[in-house]
Amino acid sequence: MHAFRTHNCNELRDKHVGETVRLSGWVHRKRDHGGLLFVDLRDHFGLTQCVIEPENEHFEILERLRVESVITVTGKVVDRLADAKNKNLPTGDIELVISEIDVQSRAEELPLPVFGEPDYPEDIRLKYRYLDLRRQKLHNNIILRGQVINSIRTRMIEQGFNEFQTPILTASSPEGARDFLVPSRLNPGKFYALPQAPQQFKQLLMVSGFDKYFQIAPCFRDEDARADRSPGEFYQLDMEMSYATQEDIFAVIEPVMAGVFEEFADGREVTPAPFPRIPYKESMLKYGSDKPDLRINITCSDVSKFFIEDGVEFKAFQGIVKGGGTVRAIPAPNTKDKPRSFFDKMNGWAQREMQAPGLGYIRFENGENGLEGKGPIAKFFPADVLQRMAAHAGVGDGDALFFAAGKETDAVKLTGAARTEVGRQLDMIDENVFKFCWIVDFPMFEWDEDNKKIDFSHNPFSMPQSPEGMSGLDVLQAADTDEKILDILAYQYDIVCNGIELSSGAVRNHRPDIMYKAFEMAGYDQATVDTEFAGMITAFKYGAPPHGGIAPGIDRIVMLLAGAQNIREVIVFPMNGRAQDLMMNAPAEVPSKSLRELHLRLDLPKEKMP
RNA sequence: GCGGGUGUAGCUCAGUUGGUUAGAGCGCUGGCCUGUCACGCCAGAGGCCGCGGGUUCGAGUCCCGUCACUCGCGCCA
Repeated sequence: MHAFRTHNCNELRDKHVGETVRLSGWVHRKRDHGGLLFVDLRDHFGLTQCVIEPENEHFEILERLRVESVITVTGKVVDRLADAKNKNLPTGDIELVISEIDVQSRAEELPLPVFGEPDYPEDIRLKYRYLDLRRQKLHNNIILRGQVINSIRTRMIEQGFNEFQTPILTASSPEGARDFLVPSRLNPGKFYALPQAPQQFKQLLMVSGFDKYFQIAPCFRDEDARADRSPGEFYQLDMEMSYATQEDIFAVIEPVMAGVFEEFADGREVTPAPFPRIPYKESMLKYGSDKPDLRINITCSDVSKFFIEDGVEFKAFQGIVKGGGTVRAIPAPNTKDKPRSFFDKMNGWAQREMQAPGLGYIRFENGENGLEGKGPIAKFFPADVLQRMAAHAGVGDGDALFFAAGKETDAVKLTGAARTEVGRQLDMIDENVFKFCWIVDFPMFEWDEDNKKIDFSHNPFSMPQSPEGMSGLDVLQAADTDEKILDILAYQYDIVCNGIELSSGAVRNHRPDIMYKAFEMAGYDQATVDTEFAGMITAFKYGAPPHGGIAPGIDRIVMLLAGAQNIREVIVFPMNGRAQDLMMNAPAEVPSKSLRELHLRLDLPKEKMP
């Protein structure tokens, strides 16, 4: 007989009755009747009830043993009496009568229970992650993650993509997020950077003629955490293909995404491919965001013009509009029966959470003279303006409008957040739906307010959009004012699902002349491009195929499929919000010898006085 | 760096208007129990009420500061 087990804990059935078997696992739960002791034995596969009688010489050992100890039991499988069967357990028809016990590992009292699934403090869960991972929900999430990656890999290979591994120790990339740096012992004063993404490598693989690349790629960015953003590291389905237009890339990735989501949706509805395409500008206007949650059936609009009409006396917003600002309207449908406190709470939310001046609102109801406005600011509007504004915003009897006003960027941000908040408050979000869309036509450049200059808006590797018969270079050269430059669109796109940005991608700029021109427009001279992107720009001078790609975030995909509210729920060993691994104690101080070898000396901030 | 929330037993939580010795469930320790499957019953141990300061005759409760966790903003090609 095998030293540890003949079966797993989810295997024994009626047909095994009479057999002598051996099981190993954790003591999940004990029920001690004094004259009879039940033990639920648990392993990765499931639970089996074992029973021992006091006559057995091992009875007392088991009676004293704490839950989560690991034991090996040997005994006979017996049929349970009819009224003692447990229909909730796959192995519930039988039980194992213990004759022999081997205690493999005694457990001390646990810092957090494994049995049950309530919420525990995250720091304890993270410190004792291996205990948390024994719990069913987290355990299943991690298994799901493996299955999703396997499915993605199969789907990519079926479409002719080849999998590659690219370097982890590489060069810093000047654009984008903060790098993680690794000092070089052999090259004093020089540092590797961990890749923020294998961006340049995958493009170089296209130049190398591999045609179709993919990788489940680790990416490293030294940025602060969010609920859907793990600090430090995450994984992408990184892909790139040669001779591909934007539509070709969509046609490859849509069936992968739709396919994976359908495979693991478990009854939830998935947007069928092709996904709706929403231009960036339209998305910002209608949803106040470039990652709209389309489960919320609310469309916002610009109502600035109504606030400066004759007869409108609402000075606060008037001033904003006349000063170049914007007013956006967020409909709150069917709020006729909502108490005033609902509107006050929304206003409080905007002030507290968004640090906004507030959210004005008007409620609309049918009266004697048609649609009438109610609420604190309605009286500042002539009736016909209100009616036209309601029509413009798409609201009617029983609906309300919230207003987000301010500088356009601020108003848009508040609009997006308010739209989501209204959706939440009005219970408009269906948790059993995955709503996908593409956001397309991102601007190539944006105005960098901090440095008062034009900069790349997304990434510097994208091809500017050009009409038939013109090249990207023609388009760049034709833009001779800041306004025209900011109007240039790129072949850049994001996939969004339920308000979460799953990925962004682009058709790349593979031509050195267009590359130099684009960087020049963002204020970088040719020499900068030649040093910062040395490998890639040189490579493009020796024959580069047109190419493009995308990189959906694995962690976020699994998070959505697992129904998790937090990305740490789908990562085996995550760090906390301050980028610390509480289980492994990372980051940690190092011996001064290690620092000397690396030619490093610490210059730490002064500790705060208590 | 900034803003919101939370912090009471190993864990989940209650704790009234500031007023006696801070409670419950789970877990833990001991005892009882032969059909449980969240087993049950009895008893017990376990508290720097995150930390520091203040107000007060008196603070878990009010005020100020601070720390930790978390959500968001900044940041995230």
